[in-house]
Amino acid sequence: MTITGFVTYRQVDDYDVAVSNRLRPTAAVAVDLVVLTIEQNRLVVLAVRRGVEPFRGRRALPGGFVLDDEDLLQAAARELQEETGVRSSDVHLEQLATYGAPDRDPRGRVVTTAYLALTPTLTDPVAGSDAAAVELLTVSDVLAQPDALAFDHHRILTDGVERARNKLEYTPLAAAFCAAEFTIAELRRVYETVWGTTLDPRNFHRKVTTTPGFVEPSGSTTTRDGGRPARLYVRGDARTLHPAMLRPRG
Amino acid sequence: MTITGFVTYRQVDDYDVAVSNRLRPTAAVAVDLVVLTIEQNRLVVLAVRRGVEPFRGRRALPGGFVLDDEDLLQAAARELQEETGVRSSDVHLEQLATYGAPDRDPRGRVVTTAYLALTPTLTDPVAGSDAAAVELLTVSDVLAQPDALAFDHHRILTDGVERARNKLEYTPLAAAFCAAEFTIAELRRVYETVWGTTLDPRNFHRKVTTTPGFVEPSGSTTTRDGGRPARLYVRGDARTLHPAMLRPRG
DNA sequence: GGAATAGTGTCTCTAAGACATTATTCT
DNA sequence: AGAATAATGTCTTAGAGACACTATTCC
Repeated sequence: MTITGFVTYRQVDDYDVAVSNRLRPTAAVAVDLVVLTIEQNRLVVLAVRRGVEPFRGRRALPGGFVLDDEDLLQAAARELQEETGVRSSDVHLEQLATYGAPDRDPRGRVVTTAYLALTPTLTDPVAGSDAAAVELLTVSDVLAQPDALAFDHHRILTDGVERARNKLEYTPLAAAFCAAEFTIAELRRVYETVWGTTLDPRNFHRKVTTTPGFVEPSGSTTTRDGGRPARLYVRGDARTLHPAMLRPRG
Repeated sequence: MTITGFVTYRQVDDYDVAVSNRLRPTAAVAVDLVVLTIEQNRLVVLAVRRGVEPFRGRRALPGGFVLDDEDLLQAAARELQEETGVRSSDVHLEQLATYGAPDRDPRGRVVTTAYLALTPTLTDPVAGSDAAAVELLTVSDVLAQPDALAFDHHRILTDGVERARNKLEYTPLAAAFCAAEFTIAELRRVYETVWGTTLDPRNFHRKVTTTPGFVEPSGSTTTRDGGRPARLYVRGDARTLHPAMLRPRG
């Protein structure tokens, strides 16, 4: 067999292709979800209890196998809806990374693409499916226990949280954790919760309201947080922030 | 069949697992490489000519199937070495994204994880393997022709270039395009080439030399660019820039 | 009035933008 | 000397940090 002109796909040899014109599947393809939300000023992640081996009884990120006619994002959106009842139109959903170590699943080769979902506080977590098995765990607790989650899900969660923290700096994505209408102080508490810092209210207010497209006033106000009525805002149309929201260092 | 307690992996049913304790493979797993470098003040991408169907004769990103005992990054590093002769220790190599549309390869389901590689100007592109099939293409030319590349490689390249452009803002990664020792002006031309802008030499010099860990003086100088000898620098140990290098907008 | 929360004024300080100037090599 | 390139000086300006202050509700 010559390899000349056979650069792109080395492992499959000419014979395979010539005879069947199909490729031999070698892995199962899955999606896993890092669903982050904020609950009582804590960053929490959605987890399920595994009912089968391997890792039976252990917590894991929700996920599942990709169907034959599905794209990866579709599969992630479907799993998200099945696990949480949240429609993907109401959340921010983006691809995070793909994990494919040969031994990451003892049942055989599974390549999983993780998606990061950021959602407002879930009113009724998990209307659908297996409600009893779904939990919201405080992220800092889970990260402190490397074996709390099945498979390589601790690493996936670590990567997801880091992505979320970074994205708050240069995108208006913090608003994805808020309801459709929110106050500046609520938005600030998102930053403070995800970053684990405190931010100066005056400077934050100035930054948010003067950055074009970050938020738009909705016209109404609320007193749900007590005190003086706060103006309500909705998400703006900007996709990135220039300059970025600076995260306190040191 | 009950789905209670069977949350994580829905598609495989209990029977499959019980009988074989293995998962049924459903896809072939590949890696593709977006290898970017700079050649004569142009951002160029490494491409190969396909020698087999589908897309025989079309250009494509280099890549190949993941071996049974390989992790994804390993496979990417191996393919990189095979296609370019570059050892992965000499380049920046990071996971870009994964593409898994059901029909992206007519031979069957192929899920491919793309990696982004940034390398200094290749002295002898492709010492190994199939040198005749390897080309360096100007990125702007390729991006202007949506059908120049096979499969969904135009999208992958688009995503890779965008990632590279963004990373120059908040990381010291521009130095990955330079040789081990480089001048400030050479580094500036990397930014100008990748971003397609011009930068003020004074302000750039100040930014680079005052940001801790961005670059370190090597002690020597060069006149390879003519004129007054320029000080040479090596990469520093910073992994992010604070504040970011601002990309001119508008 | 007092507590609680929202929102503003404003001075300081850091760093980026603009652009002029000096320095060191080569032919 | 003149061209080419590297490096620096410095004034202006945008925006972040610090923190005091006022505003509007509830009880």
